[in-house]
Amino acid sequence: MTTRRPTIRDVARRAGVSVTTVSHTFTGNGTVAPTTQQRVRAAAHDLGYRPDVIAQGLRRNRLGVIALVARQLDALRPDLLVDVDYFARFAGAAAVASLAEGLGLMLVSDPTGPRAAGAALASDGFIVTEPVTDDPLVAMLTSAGIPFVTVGEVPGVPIGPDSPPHVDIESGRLTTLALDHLWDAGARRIALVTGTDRNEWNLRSAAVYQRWARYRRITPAMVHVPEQLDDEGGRRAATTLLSSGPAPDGVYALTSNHALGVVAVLTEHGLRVPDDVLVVAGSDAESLRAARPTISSIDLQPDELARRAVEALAARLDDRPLPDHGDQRVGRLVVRQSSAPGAPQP
Amino acid sequence: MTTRRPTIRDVARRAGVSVTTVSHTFTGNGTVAPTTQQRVRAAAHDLGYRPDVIAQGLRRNRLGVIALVARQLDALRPDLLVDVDYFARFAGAAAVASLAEGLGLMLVSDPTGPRAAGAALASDGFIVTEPVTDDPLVAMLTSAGIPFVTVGEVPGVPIGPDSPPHVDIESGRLTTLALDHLWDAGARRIALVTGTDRNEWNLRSAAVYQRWARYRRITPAMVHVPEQLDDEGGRRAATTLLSSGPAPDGVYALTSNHALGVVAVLTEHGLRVPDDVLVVAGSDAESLRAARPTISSIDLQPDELARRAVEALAARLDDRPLPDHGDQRVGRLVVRQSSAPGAPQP
DNA sequence: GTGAAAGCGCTAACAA
DNA sequence: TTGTTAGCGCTTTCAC
Repeated sequence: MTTRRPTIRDVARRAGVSVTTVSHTFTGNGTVAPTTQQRVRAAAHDLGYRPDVIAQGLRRNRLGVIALVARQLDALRPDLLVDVDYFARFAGAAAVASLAEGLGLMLVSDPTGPRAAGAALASDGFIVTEPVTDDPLVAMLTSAGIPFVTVGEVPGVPIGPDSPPHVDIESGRLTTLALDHLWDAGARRIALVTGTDRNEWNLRSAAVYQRWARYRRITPAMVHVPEQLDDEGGRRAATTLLSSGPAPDGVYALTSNHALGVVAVLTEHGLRVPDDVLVVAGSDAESLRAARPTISSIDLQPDELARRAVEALAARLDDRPLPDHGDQRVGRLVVRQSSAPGAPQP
Repeated sequence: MTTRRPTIRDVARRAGVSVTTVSHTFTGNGTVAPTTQQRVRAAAHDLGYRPDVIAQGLRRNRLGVIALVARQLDALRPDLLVDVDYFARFAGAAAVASLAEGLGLMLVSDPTGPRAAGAALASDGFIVTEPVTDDPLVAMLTSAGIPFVTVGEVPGVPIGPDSPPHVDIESGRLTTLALDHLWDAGARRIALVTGTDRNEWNLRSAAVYQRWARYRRITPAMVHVPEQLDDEGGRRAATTLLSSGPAPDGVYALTSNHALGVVAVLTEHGLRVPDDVLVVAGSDAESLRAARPTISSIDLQPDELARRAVEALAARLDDRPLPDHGDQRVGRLVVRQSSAPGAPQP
């Protein structure tokens, strides 16, 4: 009993009006007498009519869907999803923000990849998280003239009037914030653990760290481990640090799971956190709150980043000016036990 | 310089063929001579032609997009996203699985809600996580004849040949698994902490618990707290339990954050976990691994659930028979320190 | 093996 | 205020 779903024409016929009138009453365009509207709505209701979003999309050349390109999905190993908290908070907030803009949110992996779903291209615009150096997706979107917004700058592209619009993740300020915090808490041999993806977060943090180390006159110690290794990556990084020089008394690890691994290895080597070594993670997660000691972090506030990204993209789609966040800073330091040596331990 | 994007007609003209031929070479329908195909593809490449997914969607009456209705999004407070790990793993895996089926995955909140984005209805089908008693969305989808799959049964709907197709979350087996585990580890005053959403997980667990308690001849102690309260909910639950009878020596808390709150309060009251009280969480999360003691859990394996849901929905969309998972069980017990009294503590 | 033509359901000139 | 009509870009009979 699969009866064809009613079209605008069925409604028009039943209401005794033209399709234009039906269209107008639903889109709000043109002018339709209130009484006519009533009749149309009644007819639509009787028939169970819902405008066909796809047909509208074809006609308006706009579907009302934006795509979120999450690089984490490209691993195609969901059980290895890196930084679940960041991903979940970002995706969740993006979905909610899209909703508020009347847009749907599609979750896609890199559409330039081999397994791209054709439907990905149906989106009106793209949000690209963590663009990397020479990002092929950014190149594709640019050349195809498809609107997009990146979260974080595209590394290697000088900021200019026509560099891709992006949401500022403030990696420079936040790196300094974390390092200064470690310094102020007394650390003097501060090491940095980054991931290996060539995105702004990793690259800028490393650069700022180098500069900061020179300024503070400390010897930089830096280790890069793949994000996907999770705790194990942190363990390796810590092992490397311990075996290749004087033990650090402060570690800034950009990924939350790396930080967990670092703390584990430090502890196993008899170093107490925070008494002997201070640790800060560069990304917040529930697991950092649950760990003992609890681990300090930079909370990137993915919710806010996502909101801004969606708003910026929606504005672009409507040719509205981009919202200006002025000096509304995003990202903050969350001090927990791992970097507060004086504080009472439970 | 916004030059109109090339259409199938442009390609046809440039290749000196009809639009039919172009369509055929791209869809694989009909038969096109290899040499002609070459010419068509060359022309398409030169022009930078990509088939318009929306136009295809209109024509085929199928967009290639499915929607994931995550109830967690309905709170519209992404910072309060409950069970981030479950959400992230499910959404991530669903996106990946969709990709493998050539489908896009749209993240939407309940489209029957007031703020529904019209685009949500563009989807070919729906995955509804955690349907609740008298679910309005299920009702809407059913009456509209839109294909959907639920994750977990719709409570209150007797299983029958035409009850909505669902992915089995095995709440009955898993509840028994957790309770038996606590029992085997020596607990005799085992309490249950559930959420308040009226979904299968909460309802079935409670029912099975009651039955199990009768069978084991123990006095049931059950507390229900809203999922959204997170740790605080767990704290309240534990406080209630401690103040309303003999202290439990085993707690099964369905939500990971509730479990964390429970452990915190128990500890504050001088009860040692696992020595005095065993604790198991009904949902796995990174934070449970990071906590001290580490907390045992039922890992629902959202990745697998998501994969099955997507496959089932895709099969339905193609009128293929539903995949049968036989006795391939999903969901498992992860034993950690909180329920292993003998094990060495770090 | 290839092409002409009729729509899919809707919107937006334009006409009345 | 309402109606007629020409498409949006594509797929798909059905001829040739």
